Parts: sequence; structure tokens; C-alpha cells
Amino acid sequence: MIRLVLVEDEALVRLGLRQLLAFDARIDVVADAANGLEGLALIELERPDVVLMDVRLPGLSGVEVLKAMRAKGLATPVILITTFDEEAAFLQAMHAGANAFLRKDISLEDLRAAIDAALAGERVFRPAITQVAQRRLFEMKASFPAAVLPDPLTPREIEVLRLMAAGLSNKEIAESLHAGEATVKTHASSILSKIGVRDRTRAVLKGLELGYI
Amino acid sequence: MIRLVLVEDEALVRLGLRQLLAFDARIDVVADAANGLEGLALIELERPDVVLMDVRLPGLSGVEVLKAMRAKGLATPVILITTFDEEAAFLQAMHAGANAFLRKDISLEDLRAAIDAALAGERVFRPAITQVAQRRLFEMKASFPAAVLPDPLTPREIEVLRLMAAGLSNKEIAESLHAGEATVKTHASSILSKIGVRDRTRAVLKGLELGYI
DNA sequence: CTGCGCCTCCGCCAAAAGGGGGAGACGCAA
DNA sequence: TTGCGTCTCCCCCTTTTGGCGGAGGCGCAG
Repeated sequence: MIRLVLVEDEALVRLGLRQLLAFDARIDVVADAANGLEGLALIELERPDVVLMDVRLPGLSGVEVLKAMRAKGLATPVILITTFDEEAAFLQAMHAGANAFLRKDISLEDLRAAIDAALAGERVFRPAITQVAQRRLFEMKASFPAAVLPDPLTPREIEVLRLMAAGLSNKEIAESLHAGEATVKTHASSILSKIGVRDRTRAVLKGLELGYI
Repeated sequence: MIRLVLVEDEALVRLGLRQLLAFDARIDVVADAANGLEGLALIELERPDVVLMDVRLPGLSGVEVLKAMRAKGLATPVILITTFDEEAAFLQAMHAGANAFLRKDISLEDLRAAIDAALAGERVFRPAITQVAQRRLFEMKASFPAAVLPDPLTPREIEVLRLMAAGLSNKEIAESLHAGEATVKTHASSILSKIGVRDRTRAVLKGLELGYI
């Protein structure tokens, strides 16, 4: 019996995944969690054979849970799932040692194959991953992994990004943060260059994708 | 037996909903569809007692399917579900004659109650709807319904909005559409005023919310 | 035929955004 | 102590955005 822990915040998706997994008699979903912190605790408690986890979660993200697991010496295979193609999260997940990275619109076969491969210690990223991400993967293997990983935003930058997403202008953000507009512009420029976009519209979208917002 | 047609594009959510509905022995999910067009065809074919449908769907949106149903004289109760609070879609759904409008993070009890109420011809919008939307609902009842409904975007404006969301500048959008930058600026301004935002960042977010993107 | 909505563009103008570089203050870790 | 990163702010500059009014063409419904 394959003992699996499921971490997924959206109840319907969680139900859907349980249902999907129920089709495979070898798999036993021993526990599920709706957020990262709870998930991490459950994983430590249950010591499952494999973890199926959403990338975007309230509190700790899937990638953060994965990092925490690895930091604690837990080598449990982890399969990350995501709603959209999240290239940056994908790269971070790769780096953090995820065993698979799948989109939510996968078939049962893909999921089963990913679980089998993960149990065997393989790392699969084929099903439903963007070609862009695949190409980046090669680049990553060929160069320094850290070089292609997105520069993490500082706490202040994340605040600014979130206020950007709320539709505030730099001046309004400055007022909101009790800082000068020049400061906000500095942060804004830094955010844009870090996440590799050239305007705030894309920054917000990308921030959404990266889980910052 | 309550014959129900389920229209939901995301496979996992569809599975989750089927699973949720399976807990109620009275309900028989006679068919499901993954897009609006297919959903509409199935509804016409199956003539179910109630329709459970996502608002955002590929091709025809849930609201559009609902309008098409009503235009064809189908009075089948329709329960719309949505991932986020989508105020505009909510108002449109109200206007189009939806029987319920629920968020996806509902409980089985809420869903069951909504189905029962819908079958009885009631119109419920209580569970999990924003207070803003509730307030607007009262305003709507008190004034002309059309007055609070957001001005629909023209096809060209939708194209522009989508390119905005792709992070293109007005000039790039112009090139992409083989039009002048001035034209794009006109469309852009029109979009902003129609959806009631003051910059493209919020326009994209709102567009996402309204299902335009 | 006459509106009306949509798409196409103009000009003008103010505001906002974004890039460049520089710089001081702070705290923290090597 | 000496970096290093972060946060703060300044300058100057170009580009972009968005609001304003105006206008012609086109197709479609009343």
C-alpha cells in the first residue's frame, strides 16, 4: 500500500484528487491538509511514502513546505501540482528537490505514472509542463542552478507588490507605507527587474503566479 | 430523483463536485460538460431538473449559457458557482435569472440547500457571497437593474484588454492589432471607464474577475 | 433615411511609470 | 571591523499612460 499525504487548500480539488486517487487501489490517502503548515506537520507525523501537494497554499507555499521537509532531512518524494504553468515556481520546485511538477488538468494515468516514478526516486516533469519551462530546465542543467532561479523579493518589496496588485499608484503606495514616492519607485524598479518583467501589470500577474500575492 | 447537469471545465473540480453530489442519494448527475457550448447542448438534450454550472468556462461563459437557456425558453433552475467573488458576474447572473450564485468553497449543506431552493423556484444568493455584492443587490432591487450592470466591452475592447493582460504596451497592442496607437488608447480609455478602474493594472485584474481574460 | 454603436484616428496635455546613477543609515553576520 | 543586504531618499531623464474633445467611415436596426 502506498501511503500518500495530500495537501491542497481548495476543498473541491482536494475531493477531486482523493476521488482520482481512489481509482488506484494501491494508494491510501492517509491524511490531507488544507494549508502548508498543517501539511508539513502531517508529513512529519505520518511519514508517508509520497506527498501530493499544491504549489499555492495559504501560509506556507508548497515549495516552502518542500524546502522545510528537505531541511529536516525528509527525503519523501514530493509531487507538486499547480493550476497554471508557473515557471518560476517550477524552477524553485526543481531546485528544492521536487520529484514531479504537474498541472491540475492531468489525467489519472499521468498522476499514477508520476507517483510510481516518484516512488522509484525518479524526477519527472514531463506531463503538462510548458515548453518554456522545459527549455529552461535544460539551461538550468547546463549552467548554475541558482542563475536561473528568480531572485526572491524582500519583505518590503512584497508589500509594495501587493499594493501594486491592489491598484495603487506609487504615490498611494508611499502614503500607505509611510514612505517617500522615490522609495516606492526604487522598490518597484527592483521588483520588475527581479521577476523579469517590464511593467507593473505583468508584475502583478507574475506575482500572482509566484504566490507573492 | 433529482436530475442534475454539471458544467465545469476543471476536471478536478468536476470530480470534486460529483463526489460532493454523490453524498446526496436524491441527486443523479445525468451528464457533465467541460465547456459552455457542450453544456448548453446537454441541457437542451437532457432537460434536467437543475443545472450546476461554473461561471467561467471556455467558450461560452456560465452566464452566457444561462442567457441562452432563458432565451430558448428553458426555465430550468441554474446554480452558478465561481472560484472568486465575482461581483459583476454575480450581477449579470442575477439579471439573467440565475437561481443561486455560490462560491466554490461551499459546504455540502450549502450546496444541497441551494439545490433544494432552486428546485422550489427560489433564488438564493446568501451563502458565501460578498457583502458588497449583497449591498449592490439591494441597490439593484431599488433602482433600475440595468443601471448597476457593468457596461459590456465590445469585441475589440476585449481583444485590447487581453493584450493588456499579456503585458503589451499600447504601441505593441497597436502593432499586434494592425491599428494605430491612438486607436488603442481610445479603446484602453473606454475599457477603464467601462469597468470602473483607473489604470491597466486593475483593469487586467478586473478583466480576470469578469471572465474577459 | 436616420440614428446609433463601433472602429478608426487626430491633437493636446498632465500624470505616472520606469531607467540610470548616487548616497546615507541600519542591522546582521562573518 | 568590514562587508552585505535592506530600506530610505535624491537627481535627471525618457517613455507610457490616461483624460479631453473632436471627427470620419461603416454597418445595422428602427
